[in-house]
Amino acid sequence: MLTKKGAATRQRIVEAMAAEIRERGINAVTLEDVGQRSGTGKSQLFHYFPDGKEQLLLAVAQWEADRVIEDQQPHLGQLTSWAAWRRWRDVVVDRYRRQGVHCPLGVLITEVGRHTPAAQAVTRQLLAQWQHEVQVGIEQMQDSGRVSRRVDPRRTAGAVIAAIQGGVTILMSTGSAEHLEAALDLCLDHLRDYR
Amino acid sequence: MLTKKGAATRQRIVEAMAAEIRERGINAVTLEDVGQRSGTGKSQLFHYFPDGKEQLLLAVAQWEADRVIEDQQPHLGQLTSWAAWRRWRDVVVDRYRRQGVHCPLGVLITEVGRHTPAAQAVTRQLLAQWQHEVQVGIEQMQDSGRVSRRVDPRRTAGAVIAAIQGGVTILMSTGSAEHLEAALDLCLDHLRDYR
DNA sequence: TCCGGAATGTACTGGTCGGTCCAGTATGGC
DNA sequence: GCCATACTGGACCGACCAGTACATTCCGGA
Repeated sequence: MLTKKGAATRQRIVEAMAAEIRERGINAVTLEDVGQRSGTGKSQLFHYFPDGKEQLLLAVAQWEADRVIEDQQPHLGQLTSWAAWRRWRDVVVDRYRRQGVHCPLGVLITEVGRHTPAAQAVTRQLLAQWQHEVQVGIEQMQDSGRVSRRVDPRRTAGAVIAAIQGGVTILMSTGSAEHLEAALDLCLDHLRDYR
Repeated sequence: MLTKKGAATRQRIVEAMAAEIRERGINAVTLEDVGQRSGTGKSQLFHYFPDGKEQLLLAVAQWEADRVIEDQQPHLGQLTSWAAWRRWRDVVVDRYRRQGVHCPLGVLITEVGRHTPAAQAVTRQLLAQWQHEVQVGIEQMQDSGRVSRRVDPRRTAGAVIAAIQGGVTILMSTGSAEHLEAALDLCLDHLRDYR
């Protein structure tokens, strides 16, 4: 029902759409563009995504969401020392700075994610998982006595995610990662110093 | 060249477009919708905005940007005591919570603002002004000895703006203001406690 | 080798929407 | 009151694009 070749083509279509959206915005992308970029045509596209653009968009959202988490590993999963937090922070800032305006996370949240309820669910799931990983990191730091017990891990993890999200959104508007760095550093300072 | 009646019609068009965008997203809005809602037609629209949709969009961006700052006044302009910061915080959270998904700021930044370079300039200007107002507030608190001199006012103001921005973006994805509150409160805690 | 389903190419369509045209009406200054 | 100019209505056009139809080619298993 789906040969190896077919699966590869399908994947090429998803990645082509994702790249087009990142580079030119979701509104500007047409199915013809996607066909051209992926070396296919509309007939393949509708062959693999019978419900058309919307279904493809959902696949793109899922693909981008997976990448957001992936890109931060293995650091995000081992936030057990200040050095690890620092490394994670650097990876996040560096990656988003380099990606600049063409940032999967930003595009996902601000463009793809709000398109349909199904895509919204993908972003919600991404945010939840991300926040959870950070929360676990904070709890580990509390267990080893490096972060005050007065910090609410869940709420603070939420604040960290919001800070990154805001920094990235501003990065996409202005091209500068200053806000992202400032916001993330403020969160880490707070974790370190709050008593 | 523009009578009172004409100016009123023009303004009606801008507000109709803004409302439509807030409610249905920028992609879904057609010029016919705007005409219908404003009680006009396309001919008026092109009469007042000869360059069409793009020009209108820019006017909408400017109008929404002005409202973002306006909505926070007079609190934003007088951040001279912790009580004042608290009031400002409450106004921001309450307003955005009520507006939920239909938030001028969110729509401006994530949809309108990235459409064209001109609209980008509007959002940049908004962010700069906003950050500046917060920065002045921090400096005033430093002058009265309520905030540590070790805090960098400009950078911290940037972090605050990013925190709000991220909270709002997440609010638009999930419908919950939790992240906004957590992020903003973390910033204020940090201002209050950092030594 | 043959066959059936999967994979692909091409031409077409139907609807939508930004933008235009032009004719008619209000209005404010003199 | 008159006239220039601002304002308004509505029909129309042309481009663009998601989605369809159908014919053709590829390919793996029996």
